[in-house]
Amino acid sequence: MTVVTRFAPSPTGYLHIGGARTALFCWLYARAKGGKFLLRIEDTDKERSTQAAIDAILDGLNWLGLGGDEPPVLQSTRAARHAEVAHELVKRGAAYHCPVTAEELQARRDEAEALQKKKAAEGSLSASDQSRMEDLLKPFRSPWRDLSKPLPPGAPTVVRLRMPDVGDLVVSDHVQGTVSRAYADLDELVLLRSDGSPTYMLAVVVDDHDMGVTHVVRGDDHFLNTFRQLPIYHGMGWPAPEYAHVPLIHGPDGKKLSKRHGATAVDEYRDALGYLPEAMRNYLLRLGWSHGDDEIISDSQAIEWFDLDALNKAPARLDFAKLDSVNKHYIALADDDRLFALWSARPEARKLSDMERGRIRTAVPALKSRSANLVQFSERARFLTDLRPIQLEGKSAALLTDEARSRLSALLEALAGVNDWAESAIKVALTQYCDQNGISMGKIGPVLRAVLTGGAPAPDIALVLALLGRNEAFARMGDYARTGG
RNA sequence: GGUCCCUUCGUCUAUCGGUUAGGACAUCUGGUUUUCAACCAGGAAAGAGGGGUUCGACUCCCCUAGGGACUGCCA
Repeated sequence: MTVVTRFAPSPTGYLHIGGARTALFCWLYARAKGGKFLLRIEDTDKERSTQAAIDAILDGLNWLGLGGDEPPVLQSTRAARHAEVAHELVKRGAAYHCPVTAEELQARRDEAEALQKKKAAEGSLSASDQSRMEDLLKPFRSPWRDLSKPLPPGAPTVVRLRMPDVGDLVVSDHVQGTVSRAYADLDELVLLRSDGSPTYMLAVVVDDHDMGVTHVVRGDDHFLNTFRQLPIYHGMGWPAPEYAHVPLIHGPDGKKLSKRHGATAVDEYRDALGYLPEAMRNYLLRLGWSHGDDEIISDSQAIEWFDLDALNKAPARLDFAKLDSVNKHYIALADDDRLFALWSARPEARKLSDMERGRIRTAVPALKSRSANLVQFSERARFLTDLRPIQLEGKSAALLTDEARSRLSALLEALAGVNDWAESAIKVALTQYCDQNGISMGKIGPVLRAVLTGGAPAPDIALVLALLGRNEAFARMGDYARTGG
């Protein structure tokens, strides 16, 4: 049997980082088993679904390299099929027409809640109220479920799933393990609304079945839904898929990840934070999954090693420091041209002139091993684009004594003799100067660095001179050298 | 309220009854040094609490505490 997994977001917003991880697991499992990874947009809620959200989600998935193997299925286009199945379920006796309205059900819940509040306020309830409340709190069973009662003529009805009263439903989940629940604890849910439209519970099952999904990998907020959906498979005589409910991602404080934690949408990880997709995959993979002591895991290793059963049950917290360190590894590994292209697309890069960008392009090999993300890359590149005269702050300013200014003049002369303006030749010239004057690099390094970079982070001083170019380097030194010396 | 799930260093995790409880990130100390970083050496750091089962529990069972999910004609 070919493994088929699917990622099925509802297009009501952006692609959440937790969803991205779920998608990664689906994708990896399909790849690991030589199966297919499919996408389905659950847009049955017309009020909340937008094309912009669909685009954003697909864009996020593509950035992460998690595109589907087939074009995405739009759930909204399949309503007729969903209804067909609902009616088949009625025919087979697994569901029934029910005239109970949403308002009546809501009234039931309201009454139960009111009694609960009363109990909380007064400490206890009268015997009749207590039993009334317990009754109301029980899973809903419609009076029309056994078909003995005639339907009121002309009243709108929904198609409702018939839930068994006795027995347990057992689910063997790849992540959650074997969990059982009594049928008696399950509501009889609506399958087809009174307007004939399908509900989520029905639609997922029908679509998963029709798409040939063999493994449902989803957030564990859906775990209990499995018990509601399985009876639909049973009712239709369909084989149920295998399940893996993966825990949600939490914020650094251990609470469910929300906007106040900062980045929740994957495009923020790309745009605002400057992470690489391969680093995201590696980091997300390690959040809740492990393979011994391995930390840096390539895509091919991940595909070879990944297994649903090795996923942890407990939710993991996001740790940006760790993400940074993983990302740093992949930045150092990245191809120079690609890295430069990624960086060039950033707003801070677009503001620069061609000449400045050119300087940075040359510096990519030196810069990339020093940056945890593209934001930091920009920061590390700043010394190449700061405008003259370089602002000396704090310690840098204190270094600029009269003696230092004379040194700069002398160095200017010494470096003037360097014909081939490259790191190695510059290094030789600097060393020679130190030798001839009987001083160590410690005498000139800090001063040079100060006037060249203003104290901004920068690589080796000879490399800095080289990257700046002869003219810019001399100009920056000249700004602070003793005049007339 | 009910049902279900979770709990090892600050964080991600290893351990699948017998280990000095290991690794990574972060952190601290020292070294190197022309800044930052990198690098090298070293350190501190964990089984939520309480009961069992067992010759022996992080590991199995129960209880408590804390956290979470579900309880819609939303998905």
